[in-house]
This record gives sequence, structure tokens and C-alpha cells, in this order.
Amino acid sequence: MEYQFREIEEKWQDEWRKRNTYAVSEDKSKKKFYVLDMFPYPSGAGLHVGHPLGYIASDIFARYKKHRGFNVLHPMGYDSFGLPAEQYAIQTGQHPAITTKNNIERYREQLDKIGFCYDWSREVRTSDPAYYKWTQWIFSVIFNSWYNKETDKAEHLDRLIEKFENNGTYNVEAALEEGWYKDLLNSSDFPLFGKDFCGEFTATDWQSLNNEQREKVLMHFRMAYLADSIVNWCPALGTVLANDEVKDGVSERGGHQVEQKLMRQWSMRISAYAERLLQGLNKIDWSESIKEVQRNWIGKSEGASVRFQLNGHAEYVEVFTTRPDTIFGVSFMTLAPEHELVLKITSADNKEAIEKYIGAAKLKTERDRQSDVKNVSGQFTGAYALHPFTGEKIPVWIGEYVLAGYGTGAVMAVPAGDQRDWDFAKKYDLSIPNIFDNTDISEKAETSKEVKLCNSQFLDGMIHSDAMPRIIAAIEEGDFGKGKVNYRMRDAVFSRQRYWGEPFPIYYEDGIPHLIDTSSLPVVLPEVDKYLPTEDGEPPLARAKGWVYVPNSAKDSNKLSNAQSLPKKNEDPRVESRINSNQKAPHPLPLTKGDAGDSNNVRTTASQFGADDYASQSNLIFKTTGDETRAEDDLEDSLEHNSEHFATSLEEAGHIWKTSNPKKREFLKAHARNMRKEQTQAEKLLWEKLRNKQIGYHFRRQYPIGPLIVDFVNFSHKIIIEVDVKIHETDQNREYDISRADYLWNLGFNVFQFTNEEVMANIEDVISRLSRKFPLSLEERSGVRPPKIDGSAKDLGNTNFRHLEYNTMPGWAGSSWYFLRYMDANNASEFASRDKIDYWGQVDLYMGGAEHGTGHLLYSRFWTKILFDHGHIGFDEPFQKMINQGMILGRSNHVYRIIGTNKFVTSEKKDEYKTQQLYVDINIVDNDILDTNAFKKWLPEYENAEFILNDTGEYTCTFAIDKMSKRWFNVANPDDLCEKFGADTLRCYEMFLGPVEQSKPWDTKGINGVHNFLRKFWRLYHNSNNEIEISNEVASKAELKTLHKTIKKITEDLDRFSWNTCVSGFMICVNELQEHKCNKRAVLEPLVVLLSPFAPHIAEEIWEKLGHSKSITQAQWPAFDNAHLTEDEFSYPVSFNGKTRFFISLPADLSASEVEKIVLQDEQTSKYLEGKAPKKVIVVPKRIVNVVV
RNA sequence: GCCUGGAUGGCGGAACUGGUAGACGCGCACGACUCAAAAUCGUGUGUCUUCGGGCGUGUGGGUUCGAUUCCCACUCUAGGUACCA
Repeated sequence: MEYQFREIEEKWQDEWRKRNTYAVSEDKSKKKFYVLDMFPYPSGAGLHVGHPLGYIASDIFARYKKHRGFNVLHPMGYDSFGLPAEQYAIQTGQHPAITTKNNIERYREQLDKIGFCYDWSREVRTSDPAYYKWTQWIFSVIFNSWYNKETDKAEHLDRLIEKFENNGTYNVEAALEEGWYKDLLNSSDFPLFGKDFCGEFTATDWQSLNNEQREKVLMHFRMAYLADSIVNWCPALGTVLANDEVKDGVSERGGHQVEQKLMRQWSMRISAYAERLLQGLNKIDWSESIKEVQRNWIGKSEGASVRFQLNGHAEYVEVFTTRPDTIFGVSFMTLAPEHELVLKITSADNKEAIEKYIGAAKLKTERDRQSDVKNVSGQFTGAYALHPFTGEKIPVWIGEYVLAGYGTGAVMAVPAGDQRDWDFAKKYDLSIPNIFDNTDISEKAETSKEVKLCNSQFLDGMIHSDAMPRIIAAIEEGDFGKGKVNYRMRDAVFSRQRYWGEPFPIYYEDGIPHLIDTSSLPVVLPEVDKYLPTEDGEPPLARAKGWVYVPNSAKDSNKLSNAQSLPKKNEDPRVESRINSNQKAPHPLPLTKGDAGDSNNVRTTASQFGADDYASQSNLIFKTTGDETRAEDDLEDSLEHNSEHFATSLEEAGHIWKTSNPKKREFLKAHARNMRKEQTQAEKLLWEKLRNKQIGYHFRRQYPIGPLIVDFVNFSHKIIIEVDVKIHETDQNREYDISRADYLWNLGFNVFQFTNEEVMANIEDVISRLSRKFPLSLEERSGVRPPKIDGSAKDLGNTNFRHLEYNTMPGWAGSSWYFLRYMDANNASEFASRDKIDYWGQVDLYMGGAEHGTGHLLYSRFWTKILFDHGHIGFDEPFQKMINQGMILGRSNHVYRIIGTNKFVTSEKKDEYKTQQLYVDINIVDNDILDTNAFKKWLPEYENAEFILNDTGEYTCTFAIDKMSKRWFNVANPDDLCEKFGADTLRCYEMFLGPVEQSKPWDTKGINGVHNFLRKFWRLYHNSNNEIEISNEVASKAELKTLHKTIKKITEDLDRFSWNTCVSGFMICVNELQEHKCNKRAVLEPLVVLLSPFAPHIAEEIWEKLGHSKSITQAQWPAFDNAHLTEDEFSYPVSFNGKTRFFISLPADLSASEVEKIVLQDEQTSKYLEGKAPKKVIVVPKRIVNVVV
């Protein structure tokens, strides 16, 4: 065969890998374009043909944009935390990390075969500690945030504390839970706030609180907060679920029962962003349906909250209504059974019935409650409320149809205007006062907003829109309530009682959660013996040995016990020193100049920088960390006057230096320069080797990193080489070395230490040891650090040890920000550098399924807004344009077995027998005809199958369109197709199927047509001996026309994301060129560039054969020249009364009147005029002539 | 119920701002080359027809010289969503 796609594809996939063809870097001379696919969860089943649909489309687009001169970011990664791997772990005991790793390898293999242009050096995996370190960091940012409604953004909690300190809650407008303060009211810890506390306190109040009390208050303000809330508890999965993970009362994953349960859980205050999430939809280019899903989810409704005083009680019932204009139609009220006032107001003679009703409601599952929709039910409490305008007594009922979770959990019932209220009133024989003019409400409620009101005092004669402002004003005037906007969206539950997720950067002390310092991140997922909850119902992480935080001093400087880098427990001196020592590590930086040249050439020992002075200096830093500017000024002073400075720990110093001003940076650089001049013998020797790239990588020497200066560093592989006189010479040196290693480790560096002796004695050995180590894989870089302390928190008791959070984060945590990480995937010191984020910016094209409307897509918009508010990124919407690829459905085939036998009957005759429908593997069915021999071999039980065939002697199957699933034996797998037809064919065929957004059944029949097209394409360039044969002759006019028509078509179609029509365009082009027998370079060379985004392998191969040494991916997109398309003649369709009758060829530049004249003179025209005079003639130049008779 | 899409040959689909409906591919039929098959190439392929033409883009109406395209009403269908006050 001429077109050897297997060889070609293998060759180029290899070459691309070798040449690093798809690596991109920030190139500010070029405009950027960011094309992103929703990263997959690496499931065990591997990819089927539906998955790559979107990937292929975006890949084509990315390649196209590259040809157009854009710098294109097109990365890929894995959403690798999640339930399936964990469920598998529970069943088999295999660590989810292993399952995940295997699945990822399989995915990668499959992806590689399709020839994508991903820059794999930017790969992210959400379960990689080097990645989730930053997920934890973002959690910390959110934890330290509150939502200031005044500025309408999230702000650092310090701003709030400052406000509290100065003015208490005066002028604090924060996004809070309704009635947040009740928690404090009931607490014995807060005697100070008294019985009448309603959430407001003074600066004096605040100052009188102790730390613990303050923490409790602040918890209510945080954007990530711990609170008792009613959550969806799924007993089968043993975890809580967010609202978007529950569908129809069962879990989305697995379809398990879900119950409502009051639990203490982490939540994210997404409700604070409701309005911004809603408004933001207007500035992004997403499909209307997804936007609508989000609008519904946010559920904004405008109306009023109204208070109804209870007769004979001090309390009132507050309701929310979107129809306050119908308030004069209120004839009763209904509270949710869970409403807090219910038991209080129920009269003695109704008590029994009410309790019974509540009890019955409690027993029902969410699903039962939802299926009972049509049967309204309720119970009278015996209490009455007073109508705010008329003073009438209104009976108060409870009813299941009122949900505790929406609005205030109470409604004012207007049976005339609401169908549910109407049903309720009918059932319990309550009055239905009519408030609508000329309207019959005896059969159903009137819900139109266009009907005039009556019996409504000052609202009489008005319709809804006129009455609204009037009634809200009246309500506010009378102080019964106020106009209000309500959102349905609730805060998102953020904790899961699961193992395979991100640990929280949180530890508990006396039940109060505290943040683990960001410098100690990541908190690495610990090993556990089982992936199940503990016997007393704690999440799996409670099983972890050493899942505790070890206090090491009276001060609040804590070290995470397992956040240490040396693997062998007994040899790791840090554990001991951390636990036993109250001393802090001194600052490692030798700030006095000229100390590098002492007798031993030792630059950095603790003794040199006066550890004794530490105590007097440390306050400086501690006091001022809240005020960055102040601290930096002080630091500056200390640098200049003392030339010595100490932070409390390396981490703190690192933090300060990171945010420091250029002056300090200069100081460090100058210091490093001095050190370079005064290298030791060993350093000089090693440098000679390193500078000649003897181990293959470029190193810098004596380079400042944070507050440190390291000997040799390679940034891209995160390697540091240190040469010291001796390692761990004294206790103090050792402590310093440890801190230093820790600091660098936390920045993601691997530190290799050699002694002077080692280097001097055998430099070659040192070099070869290093070369063996490189390049470091991602795993090696991030490594999993084993816990250092035996025994769980429980074993150790809570007196000396503080346990870490047992919950893990939900699946959407990692996926909410991954698009940012791709911009700077290997950054060990930040989640991504601001510089790179500013360059790559928003995702320009986001490709993925539409099923994430209320989950991932909402949460990532939410996190993006928080990061924006804090100034970490410069945009507040993550995905500018999104295209949702449709689902590819499977076409499954059925056979019919006669019940009780092993006989199978063809579908035509199936009704003659009593049969059972069975699914059959689509691979042994061709065009609905079953291969009976293959069927016998397919499963052992069919070995002796017999068949009743149709009249033509064939067995025909019926078919159905189902989701692709192993269960239906209808999975088409991309590997097989790549093997059979090649990746280029698969790519083109998937595009050719139809518009990407559309769902469509997979059908392999058409793939031959596309494959043939590529073979024809190949033949254009090759002679019958399969040798390339290209002429350099001048192309003919017709050939150039074909080419430029195609350039225009492909360019325009790609610009409007119409991949399918591009493929037809290519087919037309190839057919035409074949007709012209064209083999001219002037036509075929641009053409291969046009095709290369679609079929990169064949294009690359031909490009090389055409004599190019550079990859075709760097070729420029062919320029379109309209001159080749201009025609001298145009064939006008001439129609009479809109019906085309004949064609007439005329010069293209004729004016409308000239055309009209010629057409009317034409003899064919007179035939159709039948002697009548034309009433009107319409001429659209170069389009159409229409004669009206 | 509500929201958002969709409806065009035997099939997947094309027709971009109203201007030759059915591009391109599949399938099917016939033909060429072959002992034959495969592959390849060629021709035809909406439908009815008395061979003049008639009818055709879910249905009914409207706007227009002209409507698959715009407007109104409806039918069917896919997806989403809900005792949301």
C-alpha cells in the first residue's frame, strides 16, 4: 500500500518527542493563545472514541493558531483524585496512588497515539503533592478571607480584625449566614455578649475577648469556614456530598441513597459571589444552555421579606416572597416542619398531632419527599399570626411543601395566586380570598402577573409590575420588612470523609482549627492501613500514624511532624530536635560581608552569625508581620546598621524576602558576587565540570534563592548542589543544615550535598553520581514523605499532640484552578508566577463536556474571583470562550435467543418465537449482519449456538443507540482505529461526523471514506512508484483557484469553529486537484500546511519530503489572495416568481441594469413570460435575477 | 410545569449576513479493469411525473420579488431543572 500510515505516525510521534516540538515558553514578542481541554479523570476503562472528540477539535485549533503566528499554550493533565480509585482501593487494598498511576500511564499511551500537540512538560496531576501543595495554599488564602460587601470583594481577614479592633462591628458589612450569631448566643463561652446579642459588638467587646473566643467569632466570617449545617450524607459512600453531586435524591456517583443530616463540615462561602457569578455570565462566550443552568442554580429572585407578628407570642415569623403585591390575599401561613418556632408556638391541644407530623416527615428520605410532590400535606399549629396591613388573624400551619433550606423556611400562603397554596387550602378547607379582578379562581390559582389586583386596598387596579414598588415602600414604611433579593445557591460543602483527596492544611487545638503555615506545605497524604472510616466513625485519615502536629515551643511556631525530607527515621536528626528542642533555628544567611574567607573556607555555620542575639531581634519580625511595609522598613534598618538579621525561622525569612524590595535583592546579589570570587578549591573544581555541562545541564553558581545563597543551582530541574567542608559537624550546624534543606525542599528543590573531601578526592565519581540522578522525574521531585511519628493522634492523646484535619477536600478543589498551574507548572515557590499569569491570561478556548455546569465550571469561576480579589491574578473569569462537545453514543446490536435453548433467531423472525434480547459485541457484527462463526467463538456459552437465518441466509441484528459502555459491548476504542486506519484518519473522521457540539451515534461505516481521502491526498504528491514527484512549474489558473478557495474555506471555517465542514472542503479540493492532475509545488506546498492541523503526521512526512528541515508546525499559514477567485463571468440563475428556470452566463462586472436588460431580451425569458409584461425585475449582482410576472 | 437547543434524502450532515436546497461522505444501483474477488476508477442517486413539469427543509399561518434562514401559533424530540414561595 502506498500510504504507510503506521510507519509515518510512529516515526513522527517519536521525532516530536525527541525534538521537543510542542514545548512552549513565554515569548512576549508574540501574541498568546490559550487552548484548554477539560482534563480527564483517569478511569480504569481507558479512553473510548467519545473522549478524544473534544481533544481533537481543540488540538486542531491550537495547531491552526500556531500557524497563524500565535504563541499557543495547549497543556494536558489529570484530575487524579476521586472516588473510583478509592473504591477500588477499599475492595482490593491497592493504594489509590498505584491505581491512579497505572490508569494515567494507559491514558497517556492512548493519547500519544492520536498525535496531540500537548506540551507535556506542563502536565499537572491533582494528586501530586507538588500540585496539591498549592491547592492547600489557595485554601489558606480562602480561609484567611472574609467578604466585604462594601467593597464587594473578598479581603484578607486582617482587614476585618483591624475593623473589629477599632470600631467593633460598626461599619462592617460582611457576607454572613443568616442568624450566624445564634451559635455564639447559645455558647457558655460568650457570657459577655448577653441574651440580646444580635451580631453586633463594640471594639471594647472585641478587645475583651481571648484568642479562642476571637477565633470562634472570626470563623463565622471566613470564606472557608467550619459550621454545623444540614448536609447531604451518603451512608453508602460514607461521605457528605455537595448539592451538585446529588441528583434526584441519590448520589451522582453510584446512585446511592442520600439523607439530610446535621454535621460539622467545612463550607465555602460561594453564596457571597452569587451576584458576581450571575453578572459575569454576560461577559463570557459560553453556550446559552450552560449559562442558563448556572443562572438557575444561582436562582436569583427579587421580592420582599415580611415579618408577621405572632398573636400572643413575642416572636414573629419572617417570610420571603416574590409576590408581596398579593399580600392582601394571605389566608394562612405555612412553616417548614423543621422551622425553629414550630414547637414554641404550637398550642397544647395541637401538640400531639404536630409532633406526629414532624416525626413522620423526619422518617422520609429526600427521595420519598420528592416523589410525594403532588400530595400536599400539613398540620395546624393552633397559633395565629397577624396580618401587617389588616391586622387579621391568620392561622399558622406546618407543611412539608415548605423547605427549610430556602428563604426563611416559611411562606405567606396566597391561595388565590399560588397553585400549591391553593391545593393546600382546598385540602384543609381554608379560605381562598380572591384578590384578582374579573378572575375565576374556583378551579385553580391565578398565576399571571398581568391581572389587575382587587380587594387590596391601595393596590386595587394595579398589575404586578406597578404594585411591586408601591407595596415594598409600604412594607418598609410600616417597618414590617423590606425589599429583598434572594438567591437559591447555598454555600458549598467542602469536606469529604474520604481518603483519596487533598488533606486540609489545618490542625486543631482545643477544637479550634488553625492554619498550618504555608511554608510547611504540602501536608502530604499519609499512609493508612485501610481506606475506611475508623471504628468510631472518623474519616480514614484518623487511622494515619503521626497525623498530628507537634508543638515544639511555648510560642505558636509549630512544625508539621511529617513534613520532613530525609527518609530514614533514625537517621533524621530533625525529628528529635524538633520535638525536644525549644530553640529555633538561627537565620542561615551570613550577612556580614567578607566572612567567606576564613581559614577553613566555611561560609555558613551557625556560630558565625551570633545565635545569641536572636532573642532580641526576633520580636521585630513577629510584631510586624501583619504590616508588611513596616516590617520591611525595619528589616532594612537592621540590614544597614547591624548587618545582621534573624528571622524566627527560615520559612518566615523566606516569606519576608520573597516580598521584599529590590534593594534587598541587590544586597544579596552583591553578596553572591563576592562569594563567587572567593570559591573554595572544591567548589572551583566542581564548577569547572558543571560549567562544561558534564552532567548535561546548565547550572548557576552562588545564586540567591530567597534568603539563601546556594552553591550550584539548576532551575528547570530544581537541583541544588552544595559543597561543604563537613556535614553535620556540630549540633548547631546540623540544625542549620536541616532548616536550610527544609527550606529548599519546600521550594521544590532536591539538594545534593557533598563534602570538600569527596569532591577533591574523586571528582569523576561525584560527576557520575550526579549524572545518574538526572533528569529527575516528577515523582522524584515531589516524593512522598513518610510520617515520622508512630501512633495515631488518638494513641498519643490530645494533651501533647494536636491532630490534623481528618477530612479531605472534594474532587472539585484541584480542578478549580488547574488552568492556572499549567502556566507555570513547575514553579516550586508560587502557585504560578504573576508574570506568567499575566502573559497567558484567560483561557481563550475551553473545550469540554456540558455536564459540569453546576460543578466544576461554577467552582472554578468562584476560585478565580477570589484569587482576583486578592490580586493574585488579573482577571476574574477563567474561561472566555467555551465549546461543549457532544457525547458520542454507541450503536449496540442485539441478537434473539429462543428462551430455554441455545438457538438464536434472526431479527425478521423473532416474533415467531418466545425470545430474549441479548447484546452482542459490535466487533462481530458488520452492517447489522452477525458473523455467526465469530459469535460461536465470542463466549464459551455460545460455542454450540444454532441459528435460524433469514431468507437470504444471513443473521440480521437489531440495533439501538446507547451510551458507550462495556455493558452493551458497543465500545469503540481509539487504539483499534489508530491501528486499522491511523491517527490522521481517526482525527479527520471524528471531525467529519458533524458539528462538535452535537451528540451523535458512533458509526465506523463512514471512516473508509475519510481514509480514502487521505490516500488520495498522498497520491497527489506521489507517483505510481510511491516516490514523491513534485513539479516546479507555474500553477494554472484553475489550480490556483482551487487552492485559494480552500484556503478561504478552511480559514473561515476554523475561525467559526466549524471543523466538520473543513474536512469536506479538503475533500473537494483533493478531488478537484486530482481532476487537474496537479502536482505543482506552488499549490501542493501551501495545501499540506492547511491540512497539517487535521492530519499532522502525513503532513509532516510530506513536508519533509518536500525538502524542509524544520517541522511543519512552524510553517506559516498560507495567505489568501482573492485575485485567484475573481471570475470574469458569472452564471446567473434566472428565476420567475422565485423559481429558478435557467442559467445565463454574463460578465461579472455588469451593472444591475445591464443584467436586467440582457435577461429580458433573452429568448428563454420570453418563454416564461408567456407574453405578459414583467411586473418587477430584481437583480442582485453576482447572485440572482428574479422576474416577477 | 419551566428553561435551553433541535427537526433538511435510505444514513451522518451542508447551505456563513434571506438569494441556485440537499455540498461532502456513507449507503445503494449500474458500468470499466479482472477468470474471479478485493482495491481502484467512472456514471447515477430527494420525490412524483402523462417527461411539459409538479411537489419538496416537522405542521399551520404571516412578512418578502424571494424564506431551511425572519415573525406568530402548534407538534414532536434531546438535554437541563423544580413543592424555590
